[in-house]
Amino acid sequence: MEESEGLVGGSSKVMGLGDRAYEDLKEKLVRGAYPPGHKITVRAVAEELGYGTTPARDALNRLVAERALVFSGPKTVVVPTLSLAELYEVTQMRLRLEGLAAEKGAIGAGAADIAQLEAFQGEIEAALTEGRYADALWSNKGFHFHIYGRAQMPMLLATIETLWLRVGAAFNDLYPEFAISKYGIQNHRAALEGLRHKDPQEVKAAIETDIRDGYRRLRQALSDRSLKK
Amino acid sequence: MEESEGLVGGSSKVMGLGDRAYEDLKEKLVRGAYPPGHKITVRAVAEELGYGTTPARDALNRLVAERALVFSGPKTVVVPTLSLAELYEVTQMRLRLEGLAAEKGAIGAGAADIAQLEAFQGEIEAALTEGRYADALWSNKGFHFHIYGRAQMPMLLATIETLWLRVGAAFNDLYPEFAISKYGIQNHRAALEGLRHKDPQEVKAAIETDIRDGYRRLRQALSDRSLKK
DNA sequence: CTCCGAATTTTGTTGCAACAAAAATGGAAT
DNA sequence: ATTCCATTTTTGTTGCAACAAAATTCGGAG
Repeated sequence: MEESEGLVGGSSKVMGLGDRAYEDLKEKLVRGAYPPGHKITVRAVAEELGYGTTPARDALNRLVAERALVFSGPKTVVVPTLSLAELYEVTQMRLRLEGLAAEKGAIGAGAADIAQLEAFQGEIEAALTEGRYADALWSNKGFHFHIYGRAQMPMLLATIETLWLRVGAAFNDLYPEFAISKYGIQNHRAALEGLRHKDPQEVKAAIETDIRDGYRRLRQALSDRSLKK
Repeated sequence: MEESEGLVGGSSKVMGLGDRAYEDLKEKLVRGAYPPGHKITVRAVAEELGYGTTPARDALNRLVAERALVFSGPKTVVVPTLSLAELYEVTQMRLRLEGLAAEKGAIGAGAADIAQLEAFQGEIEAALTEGRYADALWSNKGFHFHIYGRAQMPMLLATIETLWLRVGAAFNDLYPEFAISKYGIQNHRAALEGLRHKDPQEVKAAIETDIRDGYRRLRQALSDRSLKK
């Protein structure tokens, strides 16, 4: 009667169409397929992804619950635009939650983890110098979540992911140039140092600085955009 | 997550049946209508609440997404039982998130807020001495969320609420005796002191201590229960 | 009494059509 | 041009039935 999840490893859960539609839509949002303000409808999603209306509706409901999509009217959901206040709020939450995940994830990290993270870091720097911002973003996510994932805290991880999704969906049209920079590279290097010294606090501090740097950049971008419009 | 009533800017949203079913079920869970492990089915919820299967399904999906309900098999959702590890994880998240909310909420709190909080505190102590644990729990929630609500951070508030829901649903059968005690009373008093001194850090510290005390109590209860079974 | 497997019942999912409500449209008046 | 209002179109929601798959039951063997 009692059965729990597998301990670790590939989550080979039988996903219904609704879950697949959710993943598909989420991917599109993160990749910036729709600009902020774009209207998302059940039937459009259904046809676009080739599913029926029910899975599409499930996916929309879930994304709305996570605030990756928002209502702009009683029957209209759109890709959200983050206000300055909302960006601040998400950042404060990220600082606490990702600080926690970084600290716990740093504990017991070994050579294999460091090697993996250095690989991500290499990809980031390469992608950055070649102007492949989308790839840099992807590897950046890989870097952060490799650390967070080590913490073995699934609820924490899921919550952090929704925060990334919120920021990603709202800023994708101007994220690349602002999300990562030389500061980001330096912060990641500091995190790696902390890992090598087996100093979770150092890792935590580096990640928090990384988040703060990104926040400044995003805030700047948001101000510029609101002036232009 | 539009709740009963917001302090400010509460644009009354037209709730569909799905939202109402969600609220109803959530209420039942928090109030401990179902013991941990109890199986929840779409059709049972539909009939019990008097809605069709679609709203019931929506409510279940949402609760599962929030982890207030969990899968125990591919097609079976049950009221969750928190493991020791999960309780620890939730507590760590609560410390960071509620610490943040307490700190921000304490800023600019005035006499009206303190009066309201003292009212809650009075209800808690009265309910506690009279053995009305459910009422004490309710007022306790009122106390905490009055502070958190002042922070004007809706996403943060919604996230904290899901954490309370998780703990509440899993521990309702033994929560009362353990959730609140003389320590809780003292912690709340310390928070009030901090509010009077206009010292957000003091409020934050008091709330964090309150969470830690509750954690110890819950952990103890969990150990006792696993021994008995 | 326990364990295992087949038969039976229960259950989630999905597509769909009808409906009410909201959004888009178009045009008239200022 | 702009605003306002009525018309038309679009859209989310809901209930329902069919279906596949899982959970439960039950019986028999060891």
